[in-house]
Amino acid sequence: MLDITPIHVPKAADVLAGILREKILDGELHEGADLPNERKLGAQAGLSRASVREALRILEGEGLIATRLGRNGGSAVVRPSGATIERSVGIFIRGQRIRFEAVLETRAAIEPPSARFAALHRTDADLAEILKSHTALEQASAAGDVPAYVRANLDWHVQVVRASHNELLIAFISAVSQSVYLATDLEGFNSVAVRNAVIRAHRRVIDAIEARDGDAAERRMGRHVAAYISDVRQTQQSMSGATPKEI
Amino acid sequence: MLDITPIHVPKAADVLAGILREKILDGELHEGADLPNERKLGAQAGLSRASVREALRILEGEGLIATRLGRNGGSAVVRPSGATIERSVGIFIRGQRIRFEAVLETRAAIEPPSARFAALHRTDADLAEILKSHTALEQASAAGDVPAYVRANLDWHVQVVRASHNELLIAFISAVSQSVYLATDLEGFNSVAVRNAVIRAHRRVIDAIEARDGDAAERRMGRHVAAYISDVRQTQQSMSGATPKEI
DNA sequence: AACTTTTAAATGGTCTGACATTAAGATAAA
DNA sequence: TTTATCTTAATGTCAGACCATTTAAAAGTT
Repeated sequence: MLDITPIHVPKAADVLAGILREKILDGELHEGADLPNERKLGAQAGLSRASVREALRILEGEGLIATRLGRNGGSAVVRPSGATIERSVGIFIRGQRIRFEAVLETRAAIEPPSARFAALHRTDADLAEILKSHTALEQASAAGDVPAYVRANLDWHVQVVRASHNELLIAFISAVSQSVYLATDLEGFNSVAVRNAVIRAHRRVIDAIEARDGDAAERRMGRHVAAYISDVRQTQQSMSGATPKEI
Repeated sequence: MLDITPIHVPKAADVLAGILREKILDGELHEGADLPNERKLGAQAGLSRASVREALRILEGEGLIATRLGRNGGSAVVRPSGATIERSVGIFIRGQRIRFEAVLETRAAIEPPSARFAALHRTDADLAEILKSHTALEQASAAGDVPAYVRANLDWHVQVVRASHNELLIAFISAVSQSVYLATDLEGFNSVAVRNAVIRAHRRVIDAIEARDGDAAERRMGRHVAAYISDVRQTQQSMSGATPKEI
């Protein structure tokens, strides 16, 4: 008796997508390069247009190509952006019903070291962006515009990580912050007292980044996110019996 | 003159995918639920089978459904796993040509806090798994089997984070480690001296996790990954003029 | 010549219908 | 009861047509 493991029959579209993916990631198809149109691609590969389209749709989902309609349309190679990571992380969090605590924990883990890198690697332009976000945060808070405040808060955190010049950390923080943002529009949270405390904490982190003091930046950001978690926890408890936080 | 913003014409498949995605993420379609077959879905939505298939392919790419061939086949809802994140992160790193340094930096940022959580949240079963990975690492090192050693090393780090019981951190570390693993099969790296130092460092981290000492676990893991980075850097420099590390 | 309008071509988007392939169930044979 | 064969329900693939959109080229206008 032949003892062969069950063979996996790959689909035509997967094979084509794999070939094109490698060509793109290896740089053989550089950014901006146009792929042949669907009919030509099908003729070259010996596949139907349907299979070709399926392959292109896979690559599009992976953020490797973008397809335009009309004359001079077609598929062109694009640089995969952090948006793809954000999408998959968002789906993961919602789909797996990740505890909100775990999301906050993750952010608390990543942000302090990111603040350190920001302090070490920042440019003056980075600092200016952070200060701009900070001003927006102060104004939104003073105006009592909570939605704008929450958005500015999210933006500030992303700007800080952006100053680290570590693209991977930026993508992670953006992805996680998105979910935190969607979930912290809690009633009762974001009181005036909390908002003022946040602004003071941000100010201290900014000072450390400005002084290029990595240790202080990491320490202060660590305290800030820890306080944030404890605030959220407290608000949730005070809303006794409130619906458990679904993200 | 009418001043209307350019309208966005969504594709049929995107709309259907969006509807199904929400149903899945909202729990209306629970895990394991079978979707209608492609023809029925098309009839219900008033779309052709081609468009339905495109929508299903999108959801499959997002890790929300799995499609099986044959009788009793069809698409069923699945829990999105970390694999989707790993894939998008891998593509991001390769596609954006992220510096290897940045990848290591990211790992160095995430792992120490993860080790802390592992120390705080671990079960005895978690500890047993970590120890098993440690034993495998020792044996592979003693046998001089470098590929097996590298694999066991990767596995150990993942096991530690797994003990944190934070699914998001697990997914991030898995994704990043994958890339680190692919890139650290360097010639000359992983010498006997380096391997022994790694084993000793792991041992110290394990002791802290066993003692549920979060501070120590974080500190020791931090030292370990920092040493790892400096080792990699040194090896790269000693291989003067070697090809710049493409991941 | 410069500008505007019209036309036509190129390309992706969608539909229809057919056949191929796969895997589970149903049936028949040993 | 076990094994082999047939049937069937589903996806996978193909071929061809037509629609919708965009833009380049052609034609027309000032």
